[in-house]
Amino acid sequence: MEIETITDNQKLRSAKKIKKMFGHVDYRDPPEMCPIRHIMSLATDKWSILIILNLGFFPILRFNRLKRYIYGISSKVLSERLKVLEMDGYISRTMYPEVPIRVEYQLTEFGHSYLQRVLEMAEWSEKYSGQIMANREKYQKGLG
Amino acid sequence: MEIETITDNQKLRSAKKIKKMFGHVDYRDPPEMCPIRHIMSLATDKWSILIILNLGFFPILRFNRLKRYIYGISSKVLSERLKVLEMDGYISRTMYPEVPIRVEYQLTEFGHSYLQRVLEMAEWSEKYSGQIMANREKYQKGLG
DNA sequence: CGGCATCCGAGTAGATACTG
DNA sequence: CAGTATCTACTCGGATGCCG
Repeated sequence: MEIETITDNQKLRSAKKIKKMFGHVDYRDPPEMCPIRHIMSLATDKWSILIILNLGFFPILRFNRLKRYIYGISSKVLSERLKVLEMDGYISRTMYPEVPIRVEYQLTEFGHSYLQRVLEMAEWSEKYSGQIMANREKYQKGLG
Repeated sequence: MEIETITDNQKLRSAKKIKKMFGHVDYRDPPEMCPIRHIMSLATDKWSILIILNLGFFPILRFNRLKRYIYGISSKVLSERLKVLEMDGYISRTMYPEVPIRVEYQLTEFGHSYLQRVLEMAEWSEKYSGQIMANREKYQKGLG
């Protein structure tokens, strides 16, 4: 498997980007709250990513369908994650006070923007999943 | 703040990508292990991301420097994460049996490839951190 | 149907101390 | 210096049951 080649130039550019993002942070006197840390930790956990991906595929989803598609998640955790994602503006929640009640979730425009990033990450993961498994096996053998 | 505009066409393309990735998965009879879930959950946690970013900035880092830069992490957790990242091939670990011992960590080529994705995610988070905070405040007010 | 309240267990993180 | 060992504390997730 060929790995995407990163040139030295590209590495330099990456370093510059990182400097731009974190250059102001003094690790000896760290800020109370780092927005980037905070935001990423709230939306990159595995369940949130799966929620985003499912809503990227099905434009509108109700609670229990979402729960079925994201197999393995509990109601509690799903509703927690949905609330956070709604709060931060990734998804919208529309309640129709019918009987039985109907609640629909969908990505906001902001959520669609985030979906692009999640997709890039997911595509990368898929592309190199074989590579990673191979790396892991090699590592295990090196120990044995 | 302007949000990146996602066209309907782009949304369709996203849906297609997702279908390509997960279309084969039957949620009524889910696979034991989903590689994408697995891989993403192992490398998107907040500490791993910070390790990757720091090694993207400082090409070579020793354990204690890394620990200082990633303020807030404990030795235990850092060494655990480093081991996983090494195992999966993101970073390399070189030990020099001097006294005192010296161990150097750096990104592999594979890790540099991953860094690109992490950077995209981090830049997005930074760009929209204000937006997210605003979303959150608005949400809180809606409740009160 | 779409949740929320409660309880409980496992796993994880943190603090501290220690070692080659 | 670069971890490991141990113990504790606590968070998180899962299961269950209930309600509008």
